[in-house]
Formats: sequence, structure tokens, C-alpha cells
Amino acid sequence: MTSTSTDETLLRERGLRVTGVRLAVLRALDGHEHSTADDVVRSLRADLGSVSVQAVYDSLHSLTAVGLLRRLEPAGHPARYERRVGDNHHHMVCRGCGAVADVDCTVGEAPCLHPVTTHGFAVELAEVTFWGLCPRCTAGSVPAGTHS
Amino acid sequence: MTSTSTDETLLRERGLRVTGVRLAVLRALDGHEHSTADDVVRSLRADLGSVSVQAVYDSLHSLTAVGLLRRLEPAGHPARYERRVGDNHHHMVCRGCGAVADVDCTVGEAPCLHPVTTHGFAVELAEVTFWGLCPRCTAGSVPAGTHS
DNA sequence: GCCCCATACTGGAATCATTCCAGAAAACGC
DNA sequence: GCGTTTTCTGGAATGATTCCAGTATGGGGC
Repeated sequence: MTSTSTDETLLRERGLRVTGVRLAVLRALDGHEHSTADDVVRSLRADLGSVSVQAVYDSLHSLTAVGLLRRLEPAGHPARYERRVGDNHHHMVCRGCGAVADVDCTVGEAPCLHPVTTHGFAVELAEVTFWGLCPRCTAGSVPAGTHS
Repeated sequence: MTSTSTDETLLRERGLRVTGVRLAVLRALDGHEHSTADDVVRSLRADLGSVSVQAVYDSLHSLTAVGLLRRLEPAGHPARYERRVGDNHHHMVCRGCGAVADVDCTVGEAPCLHPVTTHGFAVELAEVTFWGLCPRCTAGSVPAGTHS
């Protein structure tokens, strides 16, 4: 219960009500970084017995909104969520199977890169996604140009 | 018709049949970079009279597959297509309205960045997306944290 | 210049992730 | 404990995209 009571504190600090679903979502993401909403739903059903899809989406959204979760959305794949939110790290995505791995950012805070021309935009963050093949997919190699 | 006959050559060079839909798709994207599939459908209906949605998706896919188009998929927005394919430029996306602008890459060829740790991945390209607010949205400012 | 076959296109239904909605249940300040 | 506000439930709806079966068309071969 240690991590649960810590999560409880985190929720209160951010001004969110402490609910079973929210605690379970946070717990589900411990040790399962980069889970999709569907992964979380399945995890919670195994854990709590039953939860509505909507409750999970609501929780993921509110937790993301207060900065307890970070959402990443690799092109062509459903959104994934992670608890690592303190730094400005990046991601490596396998164009074969969609596997995601974290990549440290050498700068550590956003935006870590700055565009040559801004076109008048107020740049807030630079999202870097490395695409390639994970070790497993490199073996049974997937032809290039399938990035989606 | 100059650009049309050039496009015809491009299609043949890549081993694609020359069809009205494909030529029209290429034409539609001239001067309308970063169009969505839906934009293209509308453009083609105004141009050719009628086209099936599927024909447009098929064309966009095959043109992308042979490297005549590049697809970009900003998180939370439908895919967009552009004809600028020779270099490895990046994009700036407005988190308010979804507007997209090109940003030159200082390196020019992929991958222009290299991850600190590769986790055994064979890295092929580094996709950089700058998020921020376009001039228009900066005016009637959209609160932060809405990046999706 | 015509025929044939692989490839494209049509229209309509299906899929997937996500959101909308209205009502029931739970959180927590008092 | 009580009431208000927020959250959760279940089901229907949405938007982008894909699947499918049938028809049409491009272009290499004759």
C-alpha cells in the first residue's frame, strides 16, 4: 500500500479527487510504461473486476492534464501513457511492431531543440521520435517505408 | 499542362500507372502542402467531378510508398500529405488549430539526430515536431497543456 | 490498333480509437 | 450524515481509415 498512499498524496496535491479508478490507473502504469488505453482497461478489469472504458479515458485525461502522466501518440498507433514525467525525454518507436523505448534527452528540458525559422510560432516543445526496428523485428526484417 | 506531364513522368519513373486520380492528387497538393485526405477528396471533387474516398486513400498510399509524397501525422490530428520529399525537413504544429509549417533541418538527411542509447534498435530516422502556437492562436491565446 | 490481365476505382459496410450523452454512484467540505 | 460536485456506467455516436466484392481502365503484347 505504500505506493498507493503515495499516489493518493500525488492526486490530492494536484487537486484531483482520490478514486479507485485513478489509483488503479497509476498502479497499472507502474512497471508497464507505454501502455495504451486498452492495456489499462484490461489491466483494471483484472485488478478491480470491472471498469467502464470511459472511466479509464477520463482518468487518463485528467491525470495527463495535471501532469501525473504523459501521453505519446506515435503515428499510426493508439496513444500510449507513461508515468515518467519529470524530464523531457524522447522515444524510439519500432516501425515493425510499434514497441516503444525511452531515450534520454541530453538537454532535459523543453524545448530542447530550436527551429531554424519559427514562422511566427511561439515554440513550446520539441518532440523527437526516433523510428527504426527493434531487435526482434530486425531479425525477421520488415521492409523499409512502412512507417505508419 | 506542363506540371501534369512532369507528374506523368514521375509516376512512370516510379513504376506506377498514370491515372486521372493520381495526377489530380499530385496537382491538388501543389500549392496546398499539408492537406488531409479529406482536403484532397474535396479538391478532387471540385476538379474531376467525382472520386471515391477509397481512390484517394489508395493514391495517397501508393504515392507515399514510392516516395512521391510524404505523410505526417501530428498527434491528435488526421494525417497530412506533402510533396516536399527530397530533404529531411521537420514540422511545426500549432496546438491550437493544428496548422502546420515546414522547418528546415540543419543536417538535411535522416537520421539527423542520434539517440544517446539505442536499446538495440536500428535507428532509421529522427522525426522532430515542434509544438507551439501559431501567430493567430497566440492572439486569442489557447491555454497550455492542450497538446492533442 | 485491339486484347487481356494486372491494377485501379466505385460504393458500401466494417473497424478502431476515442468521445458524447444521460443517468447513477461516489468523494469530500461542512 | 448531507448535499453538491465530480466521477463512473453503459450505450450510442463520431471521425479517420480500411476492408471487400464487383466494375472499369491502363498499357504491354500481338
